[in-house]
Amino acid sequence: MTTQSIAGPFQPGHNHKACVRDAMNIAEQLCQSKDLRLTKIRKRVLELVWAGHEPATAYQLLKKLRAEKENAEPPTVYRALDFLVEHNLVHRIESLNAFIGCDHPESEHVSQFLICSHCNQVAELDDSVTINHAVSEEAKRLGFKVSNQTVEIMGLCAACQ
Amino acid sequence: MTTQSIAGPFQPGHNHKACVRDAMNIAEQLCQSKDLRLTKIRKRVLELVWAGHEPATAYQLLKKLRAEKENAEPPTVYRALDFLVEHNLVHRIESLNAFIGCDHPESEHVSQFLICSHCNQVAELDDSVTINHAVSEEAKRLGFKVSNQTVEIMGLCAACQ
DNA sequence: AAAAATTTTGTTATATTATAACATAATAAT
DNA sequence: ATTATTATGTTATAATATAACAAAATTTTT
Repeated sequence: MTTQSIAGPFQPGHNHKACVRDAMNIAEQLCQSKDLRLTKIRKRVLELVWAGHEPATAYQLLKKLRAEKENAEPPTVYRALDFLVEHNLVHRIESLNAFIGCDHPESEHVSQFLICSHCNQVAELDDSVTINHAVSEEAKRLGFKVSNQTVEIMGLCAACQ
Repeated sequence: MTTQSIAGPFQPGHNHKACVRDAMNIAEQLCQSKDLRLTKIRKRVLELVWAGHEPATAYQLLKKLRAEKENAEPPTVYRALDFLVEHNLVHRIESLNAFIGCDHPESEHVSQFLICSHCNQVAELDDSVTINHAVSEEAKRLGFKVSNQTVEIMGLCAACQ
């Protein structure tokens, strides 16, 4: 397993094949260790999500899935996504109604996303310090108990500026 | 114009009538000063959004609007919302596909939202420091140029814990 | 004030995103 | 093997959002 993909897609040397392979390996391991059923459908949907770093909508995934499984219907994809999201294998991008793969589902984490509005790629930040801390502080100050965050940052990645 | 509503809905003494009246006054002023047309429909939709601090969906607003304007259709509401969002009179909550009023549309600002999952009320944070700064720093570190942020924090407000 | 240009609203249709509900099949537990 | 549980198949529909073109209202220009 390589570690080339760790920092996400906004990298000159991004090796996507290795990136996907790693992600799938990690998913298999995680499901095995947690006794989760990564069924054929779920696995295939995960692979389709990982086709790129541009978030995929449910219906884009459905279209691809149908190419190889003619009886696929919306629930087929949504159920798979429900499973994948629940177990952090995939994250939902709220502002896009779309989904991207997570390359570190095994570690509990709070996600932030950088969304490039030019190339449409999304990178997940693994910032358990700066942003996360700021959010907690602000919330605490107001007596608000945080359970969950959506942090989605739109703009231009380095390559697209 | 009172200032009682400044800190949002998670306050014991929240005076909602004053809160709405202030918001509508500010909206009128803003549109006047910027030469924007706060038409009858737009104004009414804004009032309906301000009916509460629970974000309203477009179709909830449509339903209410129809009670008094039978020929209202989805575009009627969506267009009004487009206008209101464009001019910061209303913010869209991405994770809820819903809309809430903004009480300080005149000041350019980046918004963060606290969403109480029990009472469903939403408060807008006016944090141009902590969270905002953290986001900028993280982005800068990665050479990412921020144009826009979605920060939506789910949890329990003080009253609901 | 009339004409032209622009903006807003009316209206119909449809696209996109997502879930409900119930049947069948596959897998796991007893 | 039987039972229970989980996953998938299938049909229908709910919920969210926009396209496209016509008519009306408003603003600008003449």
